[in-house]
Amino acid sequence: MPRDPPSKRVTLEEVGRVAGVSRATVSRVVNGVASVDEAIREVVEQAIAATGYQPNLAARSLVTRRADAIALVLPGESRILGDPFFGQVVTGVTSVLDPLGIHLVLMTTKTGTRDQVITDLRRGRLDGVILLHTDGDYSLPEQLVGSHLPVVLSSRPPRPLPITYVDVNQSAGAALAAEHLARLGRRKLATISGPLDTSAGQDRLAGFHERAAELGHPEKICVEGDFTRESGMAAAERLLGEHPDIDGLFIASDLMAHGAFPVLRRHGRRVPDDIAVVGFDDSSAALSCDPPLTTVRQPVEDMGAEMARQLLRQIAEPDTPVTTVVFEPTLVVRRSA
Amino acid sequence: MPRDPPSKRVTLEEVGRVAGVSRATVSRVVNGVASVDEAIREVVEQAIAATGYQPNLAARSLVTRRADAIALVLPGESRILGDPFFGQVVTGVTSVLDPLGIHLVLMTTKTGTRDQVITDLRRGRLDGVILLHTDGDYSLPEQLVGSHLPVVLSSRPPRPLPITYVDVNQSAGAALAAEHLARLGRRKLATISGPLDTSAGQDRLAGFHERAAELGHPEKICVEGDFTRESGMAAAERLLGEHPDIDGLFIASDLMAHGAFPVLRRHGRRVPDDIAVVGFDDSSAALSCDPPLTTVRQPVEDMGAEMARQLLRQIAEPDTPVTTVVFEPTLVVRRSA
DNA sequence: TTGTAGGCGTTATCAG
DNA sequence: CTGATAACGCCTACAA
Repeated sequence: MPRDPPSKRVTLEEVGRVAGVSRATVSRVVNGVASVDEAIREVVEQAIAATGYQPNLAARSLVTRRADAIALVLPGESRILGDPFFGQVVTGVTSVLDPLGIHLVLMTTKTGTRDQVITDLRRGRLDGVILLHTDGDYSLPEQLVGSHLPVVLSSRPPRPLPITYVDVNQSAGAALAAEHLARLGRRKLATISGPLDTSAGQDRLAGFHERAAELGHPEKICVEGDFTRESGMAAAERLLGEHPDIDGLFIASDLMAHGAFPVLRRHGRRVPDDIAVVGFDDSSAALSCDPPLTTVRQPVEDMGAEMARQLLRQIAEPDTPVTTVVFEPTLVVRRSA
Repeated sequence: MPRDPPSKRVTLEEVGRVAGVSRATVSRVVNGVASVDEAIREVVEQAIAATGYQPNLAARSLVTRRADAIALVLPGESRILGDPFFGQVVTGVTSVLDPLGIHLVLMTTKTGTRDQVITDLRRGRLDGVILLHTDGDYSLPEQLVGSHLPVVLSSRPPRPLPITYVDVNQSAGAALAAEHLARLGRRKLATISGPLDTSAGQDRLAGFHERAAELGHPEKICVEGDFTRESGMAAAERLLGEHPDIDGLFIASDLMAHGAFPVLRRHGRRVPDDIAVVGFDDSSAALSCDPPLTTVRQPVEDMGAEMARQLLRQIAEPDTPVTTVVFEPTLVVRRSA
């Protein structure tokens, strides 16, 4: 077991004493300021090593006015924590935050915590926030932009709002699904949509129906889900009951597809023979479907990284104009369609 | 949209000026110190409201030597983010942290980030850490205890270590599974274990075999998984190949069971008729199994809350003795066994 | 290039 | 019970 290191509570002052220089010079070395004599830098670095000096980040934060921490805010009681989507976002976000030593703070907005986000921002404990999957309630993002606080959304807000967001071209992705099913010669198409109070839910539905209509499938058959596995099961059940003859199905999230598959099987439908299925996300759930799910891929990690970058930019330059970044989805063909 | 609030950058000094008192008194009011004249408190509170004062937490942190932030550390590249287990832990942890205004920082220990945890602790940016599911490598916890830094583990370390941890009685839980399968009159029992380099994996395996043997099932049939859904699929495949006649199966995590079910079905086994299955965790995955999974429940949210409490105690009283808290599991009977 | 010194906003110790 | 005043540890002009 490693020994207790000697680190008591070393300050710049003490390191300076050891190195025979002022604390200002030590500070410059610590922060990598160029204008430091090479020989002196050498000596100071040795003193730093010898003393086990660690800068006190609170003190630094007090003068730099930076917390070097941002929050990832999840809506409500957040079942999203169990969604593979979440993990990918985190991976993407941390890939840009980690090298900069910026903390990622996890927060949820269950009642009584929503204001906490703004409070922490004002108290200088948080430099900015990434809002994930905000459902119906947009009061928080509105308040944030109203106060000129750095914020990035993970998808387009349902109603226009002067706010920076990163999204995938949802309708284009859904169109890919429609095209694929049509190309396969399927006759009767249907969809299990996401929650229609979210832009992702709306756009995937609209994009699918629109392109399907253009390709000669004007009929709009749809059951609404909420992106969870459970809702996928329920929706599939209902869909087969009401429209037993569908042979092409677009399910607006892999997780819902994962829930739907066993239901299809129980109803005697073989995938893809009797019914071709296309999902959305290309999350890990797609691979654990049986058969593996053909799905619309959104580059979630890249999107997460981009959200982080956009946020850091806003923090660095508060008057940066509102930006929207839209990634293009691709179709990943596997065995389900 | 809410207006820009007047908050410029109000300090204790300015609030004091408005209220006609010193900043010291304002500070006392802010921190709820009892010895403040009621009338004065009143005036000060009005001044606080009028000015929109928000305490600067960096300044406070500088003098209190508290970051009011702890980290939740995940091992490696962490597929665990997609595990329902993780979400429950977070819910439990935040339930005690949120009311105290303590931040939960998410960190992973991919190479190059492991030292970051200790560095942040030493730099006063983190008050303590909760280590989740540390796999094989225990160098971090060892270093942490070696440096007397506040830390709590989410399960018993494989090798003894003077460290506080919270766990469920793993072997007792596995024993519950064995008893249930035996009571059902199953003749040939088997198990899909967790990774055997973790104490959870080891204990569930040992607990199962031990109790099974006591109940007249001395045969030890086991395939090792790693708690992921994918590994559950692979393990089930192998198990059926090598031992086609098993009729009672204990799977050491719900997620693996969820992966195994489709495999069992594909091999023509009906659950529970041909083969009874018991899982472990009682996570959301148990309910999305078909049929719903009989499983060993561990109170993960409670455990998460307890980890947070233990950590806070260590932070408040650094010389608090090492503690271990063990929760008792229960069997949740559904339809799979 | 280096050192001096002021200030960041709080908390905490003492007198009063 | 209240008010000065001294830290807390760092960054950053400014001067040398």
